[in-house]
Amino acid sequence: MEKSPRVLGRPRHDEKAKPTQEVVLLTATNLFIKKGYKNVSMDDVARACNVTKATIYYYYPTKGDLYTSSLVGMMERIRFHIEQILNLPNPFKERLEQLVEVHLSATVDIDMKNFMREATMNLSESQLKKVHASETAMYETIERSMQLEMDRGTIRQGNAQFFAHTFMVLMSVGYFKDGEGISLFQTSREAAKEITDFFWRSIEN
Amino acid sequence: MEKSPRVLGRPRHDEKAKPTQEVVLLTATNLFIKKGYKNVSMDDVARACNVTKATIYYYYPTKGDLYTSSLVGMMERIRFHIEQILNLPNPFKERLEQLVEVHLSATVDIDMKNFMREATMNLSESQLKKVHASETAMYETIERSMQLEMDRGTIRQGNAQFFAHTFMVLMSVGYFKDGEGISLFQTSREAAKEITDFFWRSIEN
Amino acid sequence: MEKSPRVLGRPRHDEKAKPTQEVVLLTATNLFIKKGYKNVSMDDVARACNVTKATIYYYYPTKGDLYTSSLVGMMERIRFHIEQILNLPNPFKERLEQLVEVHLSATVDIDMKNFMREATMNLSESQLKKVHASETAMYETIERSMQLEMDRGTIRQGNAQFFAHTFMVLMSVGYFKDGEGISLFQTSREAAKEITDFFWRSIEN
Amino acid sequence: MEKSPRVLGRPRHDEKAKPTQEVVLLTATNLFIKKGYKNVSMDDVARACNVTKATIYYYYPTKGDLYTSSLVGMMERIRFHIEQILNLPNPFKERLEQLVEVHLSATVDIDMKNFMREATMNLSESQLKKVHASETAMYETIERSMQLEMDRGTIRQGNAQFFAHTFMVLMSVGYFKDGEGISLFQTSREAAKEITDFFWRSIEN
DNA sequence: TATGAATGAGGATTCATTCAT
DNA sequence: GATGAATGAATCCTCATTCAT
Repeated sequence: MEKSPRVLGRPRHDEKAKPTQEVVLLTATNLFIKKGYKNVSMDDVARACNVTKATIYYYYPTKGDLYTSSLVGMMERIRFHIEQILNLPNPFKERLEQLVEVHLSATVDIDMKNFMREATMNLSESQLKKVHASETAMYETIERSMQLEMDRGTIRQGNAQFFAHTFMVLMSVGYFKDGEGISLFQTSREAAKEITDFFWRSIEN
Repeated sequence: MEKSPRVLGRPRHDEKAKPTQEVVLLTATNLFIKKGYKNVSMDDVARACNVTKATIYYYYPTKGDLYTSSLVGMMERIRFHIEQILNLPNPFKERLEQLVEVHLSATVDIDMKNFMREATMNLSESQLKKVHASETAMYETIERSMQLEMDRGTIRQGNAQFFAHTFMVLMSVGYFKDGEGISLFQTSREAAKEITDFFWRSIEN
Repeated sequence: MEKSPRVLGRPRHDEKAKPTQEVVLLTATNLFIKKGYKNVSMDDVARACNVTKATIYYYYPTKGDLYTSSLVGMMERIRFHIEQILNLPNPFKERLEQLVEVHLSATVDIDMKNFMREATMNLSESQLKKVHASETAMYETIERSMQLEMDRGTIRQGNAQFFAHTFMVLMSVGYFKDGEGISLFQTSREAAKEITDFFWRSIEN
Repeated sequence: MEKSPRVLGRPRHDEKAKPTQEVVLLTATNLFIKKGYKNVSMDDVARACNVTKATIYYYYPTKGDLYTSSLVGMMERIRFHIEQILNLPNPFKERLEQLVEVHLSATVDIDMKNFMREATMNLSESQLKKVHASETAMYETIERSMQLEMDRGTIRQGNAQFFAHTFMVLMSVGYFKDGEGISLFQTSREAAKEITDFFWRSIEN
């Protein structure tokens, strides 16, 4: 039996079907983002995944672990995204603007403060530690860029960590909707422009 | 775990005691701020007030109503506070700084975005409407000041509503704590200074 | 101070206003008829009467007592009604028909079996006894008429009590509505005719 | 009051034991018949089944659903029973009598009007629809027989649906008990005879 | 790998009733 | 007479978790 480059015969299940564990994690992440930790039950996740609760427990021993994995995964993806954009060769201001726009375009309000709050409230020490690590890593990615640009003299001297945080919260202004569901901006394009401009005024040299 | 031997019926009126309804509201507000809507049970509130759950339901027909009243009350107090400070005769920047400092000193992280999210997720249409009204009123108080200072030429022209929102989210940076519980600033005095400075750079003329 | 036949001055409240106790009883009766014992709370009654719960308890020491009074009152009124109609000089069949029609016209389904069941399930011994007494009195009124007409030879010999009961349950057929809310008869006039005719075939001589 | 030391998780499968879902339904049905919807709590059902409330909710998502299933099941069984008896080759009157007797012998007072009332009062639209469907099916089974016998000339022409309903309510007379718990008849045998005789006089040709 | 069946601990809400005023 | 304020016991339902298969 030589090894053929493609398995012979029809694969048992859908070749393209993502492994269950991944499906669960992605589905859960979306639910958590949309509704928050306490408003998502393991039953909800199971239903949304078309598997049983027990299956979820097979992969994630507690709801807290699932949440932890969701947050960590999400933050890692965001961090990766941020890194990619910030490593582009464009001028710094342009990169920031792009960052904001990409972020705001991602349908839902990804509010770090929120996630961290729910984490603090509901996770165990060890779970929380993992989440915090990811959070820190995420912020540090921005910080490094800020520091770099400071060193380059593109932006004024200042506390890079503080800058990273202000940048992140300013982004969240783009998500605001009033009682009638009306945003402060017409498009995320415009939002990105305004927000970056606002931020830039504070950090430019 | 001692059970207080409370009796049925209307208790003899204690002159100096605060009316129960108020006690309930205040206690609930604190709990909600500290732990969030879903992490506070009516039992928790009752216990913290040293009354029975039924007593709470006597004043607030549902948990959602209690939350609504808490939020509305809180926002109204904040709005009043903001108004008072912004109406002082000091230079605008000073008033803003004062505002930030007072806010940050208020024990806990009062994060509007958080409250609004929990509200959206858990309240009924009509309850949500009330909350939104208070929120709007709060922001408008700041907006009016911003607009006034624009007209006076103290700050640059711009979208006053946007400014109000950026101001509020920037404040929340003062609350940030990392995994070790370490804040970005040593004191709220310093936080206020840095945050206001940052904000001011963006809006000064 | 001679006693004047009419009190001088304006009576304190609305002269015509029914005494509270009566209002409570009538209101409660209607609610109980419409929704049944367990589906009517003392709060419901209070609200419907525009008084407080405590007021109701002032007149009726328990919900069971209120229900008892309601049932007894209702049955007494029905008994009185029945007696009046059965004492008319018309032919017996006509009187029966009239009875059915009047009963069916009274808006709601007054189903004795139902009331008695709820009574059995929810009242105390002594309360139940009162209700049973009224029920018996009610049936006996019909029985007496039946017996009289048997003696007169208008209807065939038989168990008068049995006849009274069959008569009552046959009436309830007039109330039947199917899933679409459609009755077996177009009008209560027609219902009365059909039901009486059916009954009469069984008891005529 | 001994708490059975039941364990978490799936119990080892007992071959001969009836499936839990069925046990729950049967137990609930009995309770509902005996005490009515509102007088049976989910706790009662759970206790009677020796399972936990959660188990019941595992099979029946709401109390209303459990009631619906109970009623539907019951009516279906009755309908089946009725059909069997009415399809026997005996003369129609005999079959009716047998029907009454069998029915009256079935321990408890199964009063359709009662169940339907509680259903109307407590079930959701969709639940109620199911119940109504079963009810209609049940009555239609009797109707068909009535119609058949009309066509055969065994009984007089008339509204078969009306006949079906009068038949059912007349049966309920057999259940009547006065304040002392005394029935109108000595035996269900006798009750069946009297009731059928009464009914027959009205419908015979 | 995955599931079906079950649990225990809450959690929101209702309700009859009480009692000082 | 009537009420406002409070209670305790239920009641319906949810949910994270467990475990034999």
